[in-house]
Amino acid sequence: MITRPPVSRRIPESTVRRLSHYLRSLEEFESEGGESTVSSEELAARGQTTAAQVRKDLSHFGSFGKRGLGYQVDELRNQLRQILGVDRTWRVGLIGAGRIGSALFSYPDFQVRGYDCVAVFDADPEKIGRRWGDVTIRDSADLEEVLRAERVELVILAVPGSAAQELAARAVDAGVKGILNFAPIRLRVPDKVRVEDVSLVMELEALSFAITQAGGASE
Amino acid sequence: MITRPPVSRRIPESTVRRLSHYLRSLEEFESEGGESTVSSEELAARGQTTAAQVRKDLSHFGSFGKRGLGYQVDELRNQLRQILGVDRTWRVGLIGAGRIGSALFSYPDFQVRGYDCVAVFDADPEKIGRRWGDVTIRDSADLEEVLRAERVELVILAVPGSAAQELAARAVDAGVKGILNFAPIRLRVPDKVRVEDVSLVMELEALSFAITQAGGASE
DNA sequence: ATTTTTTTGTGAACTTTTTCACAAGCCGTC
DNA sequence: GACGGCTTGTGAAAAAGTTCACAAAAAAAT
Repeated sequence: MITRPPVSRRIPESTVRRLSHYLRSLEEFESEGGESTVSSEELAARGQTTAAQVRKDLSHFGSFGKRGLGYQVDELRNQLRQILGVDRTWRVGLIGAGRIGSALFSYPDFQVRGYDCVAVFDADPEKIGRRWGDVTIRDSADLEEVLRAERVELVILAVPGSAAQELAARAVDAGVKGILNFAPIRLRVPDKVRVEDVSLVMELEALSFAITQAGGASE
Repeated sequence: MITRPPVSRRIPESTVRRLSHYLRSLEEFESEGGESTVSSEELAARGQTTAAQVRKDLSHFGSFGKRGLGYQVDELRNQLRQILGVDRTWRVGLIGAGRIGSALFSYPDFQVRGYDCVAVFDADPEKIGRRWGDVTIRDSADLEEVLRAERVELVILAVPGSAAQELAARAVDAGVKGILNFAPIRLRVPDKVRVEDVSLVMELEALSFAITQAGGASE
């Protein structure tokens, strides 16, 4: 039997990232058409973690397995979708129709995974009015109005750092609940709004640190 | 006086990410032309952390401040560059000249921060031979040869998941030490090679989780 | 029907990371 | 050159996160 989430304590960030991984692994598992059941051991092997960790992570939200058997693949997949909030479609706005914006817009996994880009914005008069697939690029000046009209919940911010803070604040005014930020600055937003930063530079620096360090330590 | 790194223990991943932040903050600080000195308190305020954390992070590598005064901005900036391994130029290869690859290639911070893209690869005959600025797109078939000839140390992998593992393995064969991976799979590489994953889907799921959870908890 | 085998869920032990708190050090002033 | 106001560097304490280890449960075997 599946038990309901016990009580929602604070969940570690790292747990959430692993849950994403487990979901991905389960989907792979399904598409490979293997067993209909999977053990924490097998899930751990795919996810660069341990069986105990898998079980502990899941135990935060309830009890989804059968002792002696493991987890029903499709069932756990559904549970994880629900937990991660991807058992529905999210209405997404893309702010910035430059290089990064355009790359994201056409990112295949994007649509597939329940993120529906219903509005695109840019400040460049050259771009405003152009169509990208089903959506027309709108003027950033109309941001609040359009975000509200389209009932956008999540925005992807793909603009230069100099414009990011102002646009973020305006998106928040328009009722947006989450921001995926590609601008290389720390956004200041109210606590109720969630920001995730994607920082290319930071990732590269983590790489060069690790490499430099490794070289320095061994020699 | 600046003391040297005491001994290199294992440094937490989270510390490294914060060091990147501090470096960014110091650079901002400089370009704003404020005081030539900064306290852990001020640095913390910009970085969403605490003064104690800043000091502890830095203390892993030595002792860079003056009691009663704080840190010399330009000096700490240099130290951080050295620690993060960005006090030099890295020769980078870009594998995949699609949407994401092209967006990354023209990402402004990229060049500026000492990452020099010296080779671009794609498997599409349409693209091979085209020029992007100074570099010519090469055939992925020649990956090892070109990576070696160009003495590439870091690659950015911006190809579909299906091709990623094979290309990663070949890059490793060619002596690459770090991989920034945009493909939505977990790469298997030898321990000596460092991989950083950038997963758009995972970031989006972290967002929808946080939002969903927040709503569910309060009501 | 009992025993064996398997694998979960979870408190307790352990490890890692963060925060606290304060002595030590630096600068300017009297 | 001692005093006072600041701010670092750092052990020690606290908190957070991971791993261990085992009882509980479910299926398979005898």
